[in-house]
Order: sequence, then structure tokens, then C-alpha cells
Amino acid sequence: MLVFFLRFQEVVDLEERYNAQRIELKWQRYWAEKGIYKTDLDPSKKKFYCLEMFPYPSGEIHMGHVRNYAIGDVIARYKRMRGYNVLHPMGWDAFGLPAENAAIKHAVHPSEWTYKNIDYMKKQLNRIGLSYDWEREVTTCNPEYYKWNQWFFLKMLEKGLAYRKYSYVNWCPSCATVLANEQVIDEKCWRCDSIVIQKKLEQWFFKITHYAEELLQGCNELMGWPERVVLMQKNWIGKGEGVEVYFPIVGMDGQLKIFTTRPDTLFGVTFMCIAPGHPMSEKLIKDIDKLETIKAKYGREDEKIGLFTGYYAVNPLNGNKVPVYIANFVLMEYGTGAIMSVPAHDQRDFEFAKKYDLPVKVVIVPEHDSRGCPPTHPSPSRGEGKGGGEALDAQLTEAYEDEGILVDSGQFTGLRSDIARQHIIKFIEEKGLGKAVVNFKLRDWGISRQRYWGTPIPIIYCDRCGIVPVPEKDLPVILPEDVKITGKGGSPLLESEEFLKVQCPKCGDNARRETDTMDTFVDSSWYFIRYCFRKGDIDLNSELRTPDSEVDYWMPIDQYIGGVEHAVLHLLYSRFFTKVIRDLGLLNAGEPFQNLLTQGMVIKDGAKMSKSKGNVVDPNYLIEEYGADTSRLFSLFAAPPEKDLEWSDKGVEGVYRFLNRIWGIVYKNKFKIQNSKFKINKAFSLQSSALGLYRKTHQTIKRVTTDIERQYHFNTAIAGLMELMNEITSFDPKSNEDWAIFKFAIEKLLILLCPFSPHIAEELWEGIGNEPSILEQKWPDWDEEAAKEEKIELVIQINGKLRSKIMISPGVPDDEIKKMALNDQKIKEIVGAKVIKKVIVVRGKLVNIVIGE
RNA sequence: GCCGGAGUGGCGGAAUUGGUAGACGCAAGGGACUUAAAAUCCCUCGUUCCAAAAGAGCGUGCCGGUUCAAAUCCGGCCUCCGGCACCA
Repeated sequence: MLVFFLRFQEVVDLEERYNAQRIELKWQRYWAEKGIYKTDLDPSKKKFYCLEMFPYPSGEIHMGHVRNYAIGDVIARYKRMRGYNVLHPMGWDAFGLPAENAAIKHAVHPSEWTYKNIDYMKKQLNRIGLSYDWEREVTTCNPEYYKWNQWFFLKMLEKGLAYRKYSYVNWCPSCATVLANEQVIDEKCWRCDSIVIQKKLEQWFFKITHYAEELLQGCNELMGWPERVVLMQKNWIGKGEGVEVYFPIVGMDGQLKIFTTRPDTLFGVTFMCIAPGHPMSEKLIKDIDKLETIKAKYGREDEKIGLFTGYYAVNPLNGNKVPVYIANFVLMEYGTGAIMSVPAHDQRDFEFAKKYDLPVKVVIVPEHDSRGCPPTHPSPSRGEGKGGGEALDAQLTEAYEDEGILVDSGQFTGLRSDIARQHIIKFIEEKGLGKAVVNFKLRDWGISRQRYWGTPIPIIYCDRCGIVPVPEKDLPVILPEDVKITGKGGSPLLESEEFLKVQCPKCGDNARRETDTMDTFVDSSWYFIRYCFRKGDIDLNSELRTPDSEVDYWMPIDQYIGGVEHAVLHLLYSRFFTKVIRDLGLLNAGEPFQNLLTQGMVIKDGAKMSKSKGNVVDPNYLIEEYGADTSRLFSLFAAPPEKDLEWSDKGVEGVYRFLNRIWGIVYKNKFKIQNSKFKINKAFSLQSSALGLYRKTHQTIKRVTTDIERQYHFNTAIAGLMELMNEITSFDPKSNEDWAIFKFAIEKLLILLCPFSPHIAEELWEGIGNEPSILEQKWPDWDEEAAKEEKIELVIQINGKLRSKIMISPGVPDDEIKKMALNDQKIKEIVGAKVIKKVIVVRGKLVNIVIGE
């Protein structure tokens, strides 16, 4: 009796009430002790690298994180149950400005602040029950990590992919640092919203433009990415194919080099414009003050201003002399910094021409005018500048920017734009008047930041030797701890004598270190490679000589999950780094992310959750109140992952109720389930209700599996679980067979629930007498035969309108179905004496009877 | 302005290739249990006509088209969201 009692106690320790706190902590401890999420290289298994964007350790996890990581965790757990060797790591994007702000505000060192946050947030992540292999944890502010940032920098320097130049840079006065183009949003700082100004500084750059073409071509391989993200990348890279044309300047040596994508409009040039920062501008303009007024409004979109230089350029195609202007809207950074202006066919030039009363000359007319007639071709005999276009010139109220037929264009007159372009480019190249070129909007990536809390750039400045890279053996260049962070004037590193003073590695003389640190996007551009190694020191140098290393086992990432806000920034930089790393010989893959899932925002009261709007939901509160399983389940159920998720307190209660119902029914029937030893085989005669549940279980396995496989539609998968639960609730088992079916349904429900809400699944799995862990269960297969309905509902339509429904067995032949439909009592009444024109039978679905009046 | 995406009940959302529109959940209404409430369980729940039921009509942003059949395909609009924006 005693023996029985002990056994009894051991197996059945389910409490009557679902206590999320208790069981979640219990299983989290169990998983940690067992090291169940540790991953090792295993060439016998198919690998799956599942990665969520790592967080900035701001202090606490918010709902956006919960959603992001819940999505990733379901995928990782699902793939693990499907037998994949899953790599699912987590880390910290730990460098960045908030740590410095905290240092100023609270007089705490950025390092201390950051590590404290990491500590706390790690506890929070574990409390959510996420299946990370923490042995691979990456913390980017750790010298063991950023040493390799510096190593990459040196390698890129060697290959000419890192360089230093003076340039106008985006400067955020509030952050007192430089920003990359991608980090400027609506002329404001991406981080603090201050208006960004232009400042001339000497900076370090990564030559991302070297890979512009490959990054663009690679876009076509990103089959597993959302189309819009690929498109955003393509637009950002912005390839423009065109031609450079040289315009001689009258009374001066040298030529004005312009870039255009519309050489078909070359005969319509009536003036030229150059950027105020163009090297030519100071030669052409003697009045420096006037030039400065243009410079002051450089790049401003509200008005176009220009200044006539007094010089004329010669159109190499027709010999026309046209005036040369300095104009604020011409960008130095794109093309050659100089343009030919064709006001008739470019809206910007048109506006400028109207303002400064410059001539407009039409050289393209629509292929068919508004009445659909072909255009009247001007006779070439009428001569240059007096062609048929002239009458149109005065009428124009805006530029005609479309393609069409060339008029007034010398030997090219009468050709279509696209044909004319080819001919003109060929002509220009043959005569040496210019050449075909490709331009990209993508600029090189400026990585210097005048901040403290970042990776020191491993460079030394020596008066004698100039710019000297820190020798590899001296890496890492450690960020000094004893600095004062005031937030005022320049980098705090300038104040650290100890850091600043160094001996030149070449000549041994006194020299000084670079005080700028790297943009933190450098850190996140390769962290996914670092995860491929187990914890501890890594040596990428030795990896260079290891073909088919761990990196090649794991890379590329099979599924990457994060917010769309990184569509260009982080994702583009990471693609660039991956190509650099590949070319260093460290990696075979050329693209880092096979599949990308961009999850939507978490919304409350119609707006993104933010402290300033006061609409944040604290995950801590949620977990205390309902537990991690409910929190996870809600964020997966309320919307498909790629869509925004509208927060709903009531919705949370809904899924909590669902888990409670599962708990309740398992608790109530635990002995019956435990004691059910009956084996299900197809032969035994089931009551129809038991058969119904058996069928529903197989249907649910199928549904949940396909919903997960099909674009991770967790919301409908969970709806499927709820349906199965509803069916279990209404099933009333009586016989041994019934209980076997009941047990079968419950066990499958728990296994299917496990990736979504793992704690409750574990507890109930154990509670019905199974060995932990449910995580080690195989994902179930469904039996297509068992999932099939024995009767299906056949819809009968008349003229496309639903008129009747009958139950039929599947597999009834079409003409039989047709007969049954026509014999249906209701159908007979409606059809009456009317003529049946046609009957369409859709197998297993419906019959549509088309009748006349 | 250009390029994307989306418009479905009171709400979040479902409908895999054109084939029963509204799965699942929330809210609401009614009922059971209870001295009562909470919790739980059961029923109803797009809309109009009808006292109600039966039944019929209408209904996936708007207008038109293709088709036996359209939330789904095509054309034209409207609205909202996102990205880019003097890139020559």
C-alpha cells in the first residue's frame, strides 16, 4: 500500500489550479540544469540556424522583444522537434549612446550600466522560457568581441576597403557625432530626432560601394525575403546607368564633366549647373561672398537658387553655347557634381529656367499626342533651334519627362528615345566626347563616431610615419575605463592621456591614437558569425586556414527575424560584411540571411508603444499576472507575425482561458489518461464520436504543421489547437477505446502546443504519466486516411447562389453527384419547369446549376 | 511626386489553387449553477424585410469588366500605412 502511495505521489503531482508561476519556474530550472538547449556541431543532422535580432541592453525587455523572441522560439522549437540540429543563440548589442547618456545623468560608468542591464534582461528572457544556447552569448562591448571588429578593420584597410577622407558629413549637434546617410531620417537624427547639419570632417569609411553591383545582384537571390525589403534595398543602392559627357568651357582650359541618364535629351540643353562645392566653382566665380550664399542653401529643398558664372560651355553634340550656373540643388555626391540642364524634359531644370528666364527647348515629343495621332515630324531642313518643337516650347507649363520621339536633334531626329540613347552613347564614345558609366546612390559607409562607448579604431598617428595601423598582435586596443564622460565637446577619449599617448609601431617615436570609435552597426554586421563558435576566445586568423569550418556548417542563417526598421541599415551592412568575410576566405556563403521575417510592431490605442505616449505594457506585469506561456501565446495568436499586433487586455484573458481549459480537462481526467493502456489500431470499432475526435486530432496535426510551414501562420495554427480543444471538451468517453482516443488527442494537443507554450505542455505531459521532456518528443505525423471526413457537405448552387446542402460520401463520381443534386427536393422546387443550361460539378465541393428564366 | 503594402462583422482576424464569406478569439445579449457575485458551463450573434420562425434580399473601400462562379483575376478611382524623395 505504501509502495503504491509513493508511486502515486511521484506521478501525479498536478495541482487543481493552473499555477503558471510555479510550473514555469520549475521547468525553466529543469531545462537549464539539463542543458537542453546546448547545441553542438553534428554533421549527421540537417542544421537549422534560427536567429532573432539581438537587443540593445537598454534596461528592460519590452513587448516588441517578447513578440520577436516568441516568434523565433516557436520556429527553433518546432525545427528541433522535426529533428534538425538547431542553432538558436542570443546576445547583446551592447555599445551605444544611451550608456553614455546614463553615465552623464546618473554618474555610473557605461560599462557598469550596460552589464547590469544585460544581467537583468537575461533574467527576463529566461523567464519567458526562450530556448537559447547561452554558451554562445555575444556581448559586443567585451574586448574579446570588439577585438575582431578591429581585426576586420585592419583587414579591410589592407584590402583598400577602409580609407580616410575629408568630407561633408551629417552631424548631429545633440549627439555630437557623425551619422551615416542611412541614419538620417527626414533630415533628423535617427536616434534623438535633432536636426542634422553638414560639417566638414576627416573620417574613416568602409568602401561598401565596392560591392554595390554585387549587393544589387544579390537582391535577386533573396527569395526568402519579403519583397518590399528587397525593393527598399534595391532603391537604396540605386543603380543609374547613363553617360558622362564632356562640355568644353569657352575661354578656359578644362572641361565640365556631367552625368546624365537621358542622353536622348542632349540637344535640349539650354544651360549647365554645377554644385557649389564643385572644384570648378571657385575657378569660375570670383565673388566668393556670392558663392557662399549658394553654399549656405546647398541641398535645401524649399528653393532653387543659382548664380551665373559668366562662362559658357559648348554642347559637344551641336556646338551650342550655353551659360554655366552654380546651383544649390546640384549635389556634389552624386554623378560628377555637374549637370546639363534640359528644362523641357526635367522638372527641376524647368523650374530653374522659369526663375532665371532661361530658354526652354523641346526635343522629345510624345509618340502619340493626346488625340492619338502620330506627332508631326519637324523637317530637318528648317535648321537647328527653329524646328517644330519651338511652337511647343512656349506652351509648356511643366517638363515633359516621359520618353517619346526626338525632334530638333540633328542626325538623331525621328528616333525613339530608347533607340536614340543607344545611338547617341555610341556616337559620344566613338568621338571621345564622353563614356558610358554606372552610378549608384549608395555612398561609402562612414564609420567614425566621436563617442566613447564604442570600438576604438585601431590606428595610430605619427608625425613622421603618418597613419599607422595598430599591428595585429597588439589587438585589442582596449577602451580605457577611467574617463570622464561629460557630454560636452569632443570624444572623452581625447582626455585620456594614457590612451592617447602611444609609441609609433614603425619608428618608436611618440605618437597618438585615433580617438574616434566605430559606428555600432559594425558590431551587428557580423555577430551572427561569432555565434557559430562556442564560448571562449576565438581566433579568426586560424579560421582563415580552415576550410569547411564550424562557420560553414552553420552559415547561412536559415531564418532571421526582426523589425522592418532595419530594412536598409543593419541588413545592408550585414550583407556587405558577409561578402568581405567571404572574400577574406572565412566563409563560403555570400549572403547571410536565407529567409527573413520582418515582424510587425506592437500597437496599443492605435500607436506604437512608447514611453512618451504612455501606452506601454510591461512584460513583467504580464508574466506575473498570467505567466510566460500566456504572454507568448497571445503575441502569436492575435495577428500573423508580419502584421502589426494590436494589444488587447481582453485578448490576453482569452488565451489564458484557453490554457486554463486545457489544464482543467487534463487535471480532471488525469487518472483515466494515465491508466489508459489501450492501443489504438485502425481495426477496432469506434463509436462515431470517438472516431470524430480521432479524425479531428489528425486534422489538427495536419493543420498546425502546414500553418507553421506556410509562412509561419501561428495565429491560425493556434486557432486549430483551440478547435481541437473544443472537440475534446464535448467528447464524453465511456469505453476503454474512448479513453484511448481521449488520451491520444490530449497527448497530441500537448505536443503541438509545446513550441508555443512549452511550460504548461511539459507539466501536463508529466502529469499524465509521461517522462519529461516533451521537448524531446518527435513532431507527430498525420495519417491522411484518418484525417479524411467520411461524409462531406455538398453545396448546391443555382446560378451561383447557395440553394441547398446535402451530405455525400467522398469519391462519389461526378455524374452521380449531378443526379443527387438535381433530385434534391429543394432544388427541384426552384428549378421547376425552367431550362437547365449547364451543370458544373466541383469534386468534393459544390454543384452549380445554371438555369434559364 | 515616385515605389511598395493594405482596406472583410462592434473589434483582432480566417478563407492554401477563383468554388459554402466571417474559422478561432474578444466584446455583446440570453440562460444554467450560486443566497449573491466572480469563475465556469450552455445558447445566440454580418445586415435588411418579417411580431417571430421559415424564407428571401443585400453584403469583403467605391465604380465597371471577365467567369457558370470573384474577398480572390483585369481596368479605373478613393482612403490609410510604410519606404524613398532635388540622385540629373
